[in-house]
Amino acid sequence: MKRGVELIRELLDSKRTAAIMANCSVSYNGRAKSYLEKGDRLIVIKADSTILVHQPAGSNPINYMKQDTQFVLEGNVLHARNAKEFLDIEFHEVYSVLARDLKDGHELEIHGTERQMSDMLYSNPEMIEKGFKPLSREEHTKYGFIDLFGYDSSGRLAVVECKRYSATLDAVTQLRRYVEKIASVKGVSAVRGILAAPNISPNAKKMLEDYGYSYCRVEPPKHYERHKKDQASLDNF
Amino acid sequence: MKRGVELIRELLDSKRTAAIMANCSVSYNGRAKSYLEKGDRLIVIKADSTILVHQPAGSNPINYMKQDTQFVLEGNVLHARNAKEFLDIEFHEVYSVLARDLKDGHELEIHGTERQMSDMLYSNPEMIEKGFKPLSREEHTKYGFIDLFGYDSSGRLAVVECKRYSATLDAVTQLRRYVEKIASVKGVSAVRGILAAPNISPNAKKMLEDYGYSYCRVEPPKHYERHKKDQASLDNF
DNA sequence: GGGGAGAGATGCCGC
DNA sequence: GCGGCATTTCTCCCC
Repeated sequence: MKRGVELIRELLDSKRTAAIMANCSVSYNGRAKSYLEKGDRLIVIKADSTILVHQPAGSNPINYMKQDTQFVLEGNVLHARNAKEFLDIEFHEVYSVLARDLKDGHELEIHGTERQMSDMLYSNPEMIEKGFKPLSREEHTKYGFIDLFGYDSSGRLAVVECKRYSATLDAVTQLRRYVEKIASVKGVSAVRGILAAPNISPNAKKMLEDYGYSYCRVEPPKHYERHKKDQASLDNF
Repeated sequence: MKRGVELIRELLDSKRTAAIMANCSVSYNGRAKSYLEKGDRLIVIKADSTILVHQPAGSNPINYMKQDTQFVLEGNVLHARNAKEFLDIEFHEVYSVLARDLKDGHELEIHGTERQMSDMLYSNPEMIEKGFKPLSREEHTKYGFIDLFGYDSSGRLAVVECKRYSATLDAVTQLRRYVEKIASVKGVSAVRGILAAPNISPNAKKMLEDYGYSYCRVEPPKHYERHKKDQASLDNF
């Protein structure tokens, strides 16, 4: 036990990424307050002083503190603190400690986001409706910011809200806010609302129709080229 | 290298929680699509087949798959798949592998949630307004569900929406939906809207006033007894 | 299983 | 710094 805690003390001073398996109890006080009874967990401490407590099941850490955390090891207890939060881990048994200086200079490339979806619609307005003429993207207003807006084939102003997954009630109220804002700012009463998403919930559909808005089925874009290349290289194995 | 990949093969068959430090590249295809170039990472594989890829900085995993994932190790590449998603990790060098059967039977106790906030207001309605009479909590409607509703001191129906942190534009539109729904269902035109939160953004405040709704400053409840007890026991060190 | 909404949400970008 | 909003959001609750 003494040895295990000493290993933790050593890694806290080094700028390394560490994985600790230990039996511990955890208490947190900050934005909320929580307590976790004694059990086996995996604790990750990163070079940027991020700390994560993982149980043996589940994808999310059960407790955590983000970067800019100060650590103090007092007896068997590791105190992690930042400006407004406190996390205390009491170690009952330390099973193993793994630490290494990890080097990583790359960021994730990601495709299929809502932003890319509005880009796609801006470049391919016929996906919304035949004759649709986009005016602008990412328009900022006091009541929120608008994904896409423009004129439909009959020359009516239209606000388009994109969702990369199923559209919910919130998406409809969001759209409504934008439509009303545009109507008020432009002094036009008949502004159209269009919700573009691969799917829409029944209640959201009903609410959309109640307001006289339209639904437009659109899949978010994905770029498969990279994956194809990967697959080719993987085939070599 | 061969040895490192073999260690990974062994742990995949065991029901253990593992931490792997390795140089690898990662590609994902599923709800979105992503690629991560070669670099050092910490990979966590849990007994429930959750897999997480962590970079040496940042609190969130850069890639992940949740439980019910199937693993196939093919040469240097670990393929993780579930019904709709694919995650491939190509190992360039495996630095270390740590695996253990972790036992944990406890769940997190948490305090200070929005639910506990509406409980508090239901039990202490004077925190909303003098003479407020709560009628029900967590009322389900087609347009969403209402935190709390009741009568104010003058007998007018009122919908209360709670937020544990700062109230945003979304909170106001949510409240508006509920007020309009209650007004329509009960056939009453003058339903009040009350937003209860420790804070409110200026734009949300303005929108709230535009609709004639009220803001009520309330702090979410926290229970400090447990922490005090912990502190007492920690003082023994 | 899907819909609706909270979360210690987190993270990003813009003002 | 706050505000507004997307997220491979995740999670829970309830139909």
